[in-house]
Amino acid sequence: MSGKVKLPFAEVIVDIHAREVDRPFHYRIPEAFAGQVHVGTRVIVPFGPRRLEGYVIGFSSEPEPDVKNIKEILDVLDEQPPLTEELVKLADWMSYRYLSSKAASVQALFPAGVRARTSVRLTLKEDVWNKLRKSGSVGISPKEQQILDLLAEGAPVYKDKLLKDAPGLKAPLQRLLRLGTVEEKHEVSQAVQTLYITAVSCTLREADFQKAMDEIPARAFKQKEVARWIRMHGPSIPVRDVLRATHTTYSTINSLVRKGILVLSQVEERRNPYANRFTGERERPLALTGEQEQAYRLIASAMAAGRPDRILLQGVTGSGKTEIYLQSIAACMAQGRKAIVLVPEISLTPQMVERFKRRFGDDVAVLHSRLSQGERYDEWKRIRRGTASIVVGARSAVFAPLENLGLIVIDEEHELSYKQEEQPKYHAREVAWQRALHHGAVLVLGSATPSLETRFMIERGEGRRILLPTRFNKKSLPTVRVIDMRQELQAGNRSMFSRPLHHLILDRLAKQEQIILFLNRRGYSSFILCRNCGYVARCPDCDISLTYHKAHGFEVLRCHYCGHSEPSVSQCPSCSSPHIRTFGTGTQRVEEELNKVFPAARVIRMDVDTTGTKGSHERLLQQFRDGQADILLGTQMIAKGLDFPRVSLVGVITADTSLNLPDFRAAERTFQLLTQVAGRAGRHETEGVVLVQTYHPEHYAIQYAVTQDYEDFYRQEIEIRRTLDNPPLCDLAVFTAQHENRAAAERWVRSLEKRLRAEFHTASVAEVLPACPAPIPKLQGKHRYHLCVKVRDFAKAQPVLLAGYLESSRLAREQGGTITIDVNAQMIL
DNA sequence: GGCAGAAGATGA
DNA sequence: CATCTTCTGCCA
Ligand SMILES: [Zn+2]
Ligand SMILES: [Zn+2]
Repeated sequence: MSGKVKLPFAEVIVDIHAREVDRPFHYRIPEAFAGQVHVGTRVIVPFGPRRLEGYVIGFSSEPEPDVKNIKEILDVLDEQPPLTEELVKLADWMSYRYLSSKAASVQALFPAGVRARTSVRLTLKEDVWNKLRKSGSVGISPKEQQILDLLAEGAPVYKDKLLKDAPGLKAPLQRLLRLGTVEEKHEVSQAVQTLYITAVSCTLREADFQKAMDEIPARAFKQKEVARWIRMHGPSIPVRDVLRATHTTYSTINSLVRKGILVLSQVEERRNPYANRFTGERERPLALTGEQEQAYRLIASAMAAGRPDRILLQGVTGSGKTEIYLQSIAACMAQGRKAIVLVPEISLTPQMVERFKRRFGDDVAVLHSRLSQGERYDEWKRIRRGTASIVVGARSAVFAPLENLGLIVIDEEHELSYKQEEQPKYHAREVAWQRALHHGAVLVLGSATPSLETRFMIERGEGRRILLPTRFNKKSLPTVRVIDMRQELQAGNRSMFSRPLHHLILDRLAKQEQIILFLNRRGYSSFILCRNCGYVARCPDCDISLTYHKAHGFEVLRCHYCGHSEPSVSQCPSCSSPHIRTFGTGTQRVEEELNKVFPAARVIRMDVDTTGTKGSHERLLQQFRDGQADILLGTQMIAKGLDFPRVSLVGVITADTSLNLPDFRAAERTFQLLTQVAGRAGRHETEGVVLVQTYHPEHYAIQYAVTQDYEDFYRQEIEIRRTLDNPPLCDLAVFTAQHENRAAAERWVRSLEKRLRAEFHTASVAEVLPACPAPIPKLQGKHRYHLCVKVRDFAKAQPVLLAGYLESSRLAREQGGTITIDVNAQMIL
């Protein structure tokens, strides 16, 4: 459906995230808006008794046959359609791939705050009311009188709010509306608005201007000066700038306006988060090393070819990836095309932004959550209008409304944060590739520890890989020591700090060097571990660690992929030791222990509790950097970001939490974490030591992380994924049912399981795993059940999954519960 | 998702 | 019967 040929009916998706209305509705395009309605235009449409925001996704010559009484589009919201046809198509693809509603998919394309809210304001029709009152022909009930009195006060009254506060007023209000004494006014508002400021301009012809100047008395020399300055500096200048530049006051401007020399107008103001920064000369490209040059050439030639392509840039932090990105962007711009750079939210620091701004100045638009909504909106508009041709941002920047895209870079592509946790549950990597396919663009994926998905894509020959040298020289690799915690116990040490770690902490404290201690985010579920031999109960079918549950006095171990369960044990099945029990420590406990064992040490703790407020994350890191503490204790979040030159010891309190996450990605996560930690320690002159404490030192994820051998790790891990048929060899779709009533939630997933099983009789399309309780079996009073489906042929399975999903979510909604679906969930909770 | 209108539920 | 509550269908 072309946006050019305008047919009389528009197909509109209304902004309601419900399956029942998740289809286009047809509206007539009134004459007044002819030429203003395109694919991607936001409109206001009547929908039943209310008005809603909607998105135009297409046109048709005729309305749907069985629809009488077709309504008209009431308003067009933006001057330029906010979305391109490509983005509308992309939303459609997301709905297909992630089984999200069309409304949710389209809404995800907009920056936060760009969403029209409609409301109904009630006003008093005084003339009708007065007439009615005088005639005395109709009685007014006390409740009706109450409404009239409220409206007479004059403060704005909104229908939904009034009825929410006092539902009893519904019938009286309806009567008043019928009588005509109260009127409804539909209003449209939006959280973020375009900012306008007052500007002046002088549009007089030269002769008239000279004449006007001559008429100004000599003592009003300031007026003359200001008028001349404005005339010289441009057609329309914000008053604020005039006042600052000419050191004058508003009254001077006013006089000139009164004389007809200047005209005031409202102009759009850009809320620029980086105003007055990076304004100097643009930085020149740095010299490339041989490897960088090779990488750059490959990317540039791929872009020149103009076909969609994928390139994995594999190299550790500090191997010069950013410079390759920068020069690739320059090559992209030289082609007249545009670029997107995605960076994990946590790495999107001012320093990172600066690198791009210094090189490309205002051609760079930045999109991330720390900007105000207004700033983000204005950056987004610059992108849409084509004033900015490079976008740097976090996950959602993948939707930047650029046309003629030539390059998309995803830095740290293995990061979890590229998967959106809310609907639509998209993965930025997949979306980026979808856009690259459309534009014939190049997708560059950068990482030291590529995701199995990306590395496997390379193995299948669907992209190319460039290996950057590990580091400048092997020597600066930090010493990584793995501490066997089983031996600690055997030697009588029951503390959470092994003897070597204890010893090194004391040593660094004495030398006044800094220490970082990592603790994995505490598992949301617990597992049992033998302190003597390291045994962890695993599912015989899925090989993931079994989750410990205690209910009604029974202790069971359960696999939440397939539902396998077995009784818990109090004696190790492997070594018969009684030291087998649940495992898991929080940062708070480690902090207490640190205070007890090293009372002199100053500790900064960083976890969700201490970094809840805005900016606290950066503040704590800065404090540590300034030397206000000896030990930084935190979760994975401190693995990235700032550099700490004075850190000479990094300790991983326990690698086992990560290793035994009840998730088939546990080994991958552990390998990534440990590699990152090792990278953290070895960057500076101070020789870094990394200590990794674990009950499972022989595990391949730990061993290969110590030797920094990604390739060996990949080969072993992909074999396991292949054997167990896990992603990336299939797509894993996870349904989650939630309800206060446990039986109801279980019933839905069971019937969905049955239905899907019947449809997927051949395992070549999909394999349905048994429905079972989720790893978090109860959350906020709701019981949770899971159903996992291993999808081998997505195209064939999609319609079946969708139909099953729609049916069961309808059922769930009827009974006051919910069912969600997550395709390739990154964390299965 | 949310609104109107219908169909029950409660109390005098 | 008035009023409050829950249910059901539908939106172009
Ligand atoms: Zn044991
Ligand atoms: Zn299992």
